Amino acid sequence: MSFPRPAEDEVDRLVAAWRQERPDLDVSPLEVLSRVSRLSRHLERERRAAFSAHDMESWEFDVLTALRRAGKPYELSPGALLRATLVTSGTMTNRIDRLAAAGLVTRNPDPEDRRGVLVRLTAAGLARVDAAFTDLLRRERELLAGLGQHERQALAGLLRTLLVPFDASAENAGAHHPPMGRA
Amino acid sequence: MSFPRPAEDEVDRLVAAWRQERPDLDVSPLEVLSRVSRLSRHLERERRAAFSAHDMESWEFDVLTALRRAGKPYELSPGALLRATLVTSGTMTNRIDRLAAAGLVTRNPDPEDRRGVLVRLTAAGLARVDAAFTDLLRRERELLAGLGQHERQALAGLLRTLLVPFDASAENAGAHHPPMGRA
DNA sequence: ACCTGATATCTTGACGTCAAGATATCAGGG
DNA sequence: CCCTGATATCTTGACGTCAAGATATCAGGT
Repeated sequence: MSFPRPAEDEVDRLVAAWRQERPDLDVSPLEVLSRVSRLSRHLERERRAAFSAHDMESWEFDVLTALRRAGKPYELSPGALLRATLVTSGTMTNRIDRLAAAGLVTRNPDPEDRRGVLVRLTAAGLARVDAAFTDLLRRERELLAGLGQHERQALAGLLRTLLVPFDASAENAGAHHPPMGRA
Repeated sequence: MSFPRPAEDEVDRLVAAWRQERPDLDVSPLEVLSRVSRLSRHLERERRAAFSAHDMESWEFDVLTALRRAGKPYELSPGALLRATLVTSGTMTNRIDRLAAAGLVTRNPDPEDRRGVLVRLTAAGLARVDAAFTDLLRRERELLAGLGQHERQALAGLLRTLLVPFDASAENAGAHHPPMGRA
């Protein structure tokens, strides 16, 4: 009866259950969006596993990479960091405190705005984040091994189409409902 | 110089920054995986917005839909619920407590296993979850409006390819490191 | 009857996040 | 100069989650 067959995932089962219970509803959006949510959870676990080898937590990585990406002198304001990591100001203060205590960043007064602070990556922080990032990329490459080059580009393009409306409206967003940013 | 141009998202900018700072690394995995993570965050916000109209929290919805999907008599064990929602047992106990206090579920002894409990949706819980689910689907449909039928299926298929390895290995997973489940 | 290991749920304590508000500074107008 | 509203960061208290362990029950073997 059944040959190799295209493998099922949990979402196939979940959608089938809904079609049984609510045949009146069109649950097809779940085919895409439920998969995005679930895949994201799996990715978060992979991240944690990759970072534990470097004694690093996910939240530390998120902050340190934002600074690393900024380029020399690897310095950003707390406001820029919270916008880049999608957390609130209270959370970011707490994170900076702990990263500073660990010697991975320093907190310096902004010479041009006395309200402001600039958070700068230390040499130790730079080394840590570069090692972790390299490792993360290696693992992520394996997760994508099931797709060919062409498929990966198609997938990236389709996801971009869904993201553009969000990122466009965040373009002009204020400080407190944080706009966006991730790995 | 520039015509319509294919719109950029934040990930395009993020990847460009990495290529500037670390031209030695292949950061292309981020084109797919960073988009998955970011999109998932946006979806979580949409969920919250959809549910607030029904005085419901995301975590409540996750539990109630698992029961709803199970079909009559809308009854599952706490263990099944934690596997379906990807949280730990302590979290699930807490959630069931609050849902029971709100009158949306009842907790009954399992007649076939005295260690066990069965959580059952009340009539009020059923009505609430059906209303919220209908509303969520409507909103999710809008999020996918940018894609044609054919593109949506392609996207769903590509995501399934990435998910299958995870869901397959979770097939035989134990109880405490929770396996999987979402919306 | 009594072990033994597995299973099912609940309890506890610590932790990270958020929302709201407090404090200090800035820039521009009168 | 001193308002006023905006901006930047920090503080506080409440809340949800997790990890680890406690308790009770089950199924199989002896």
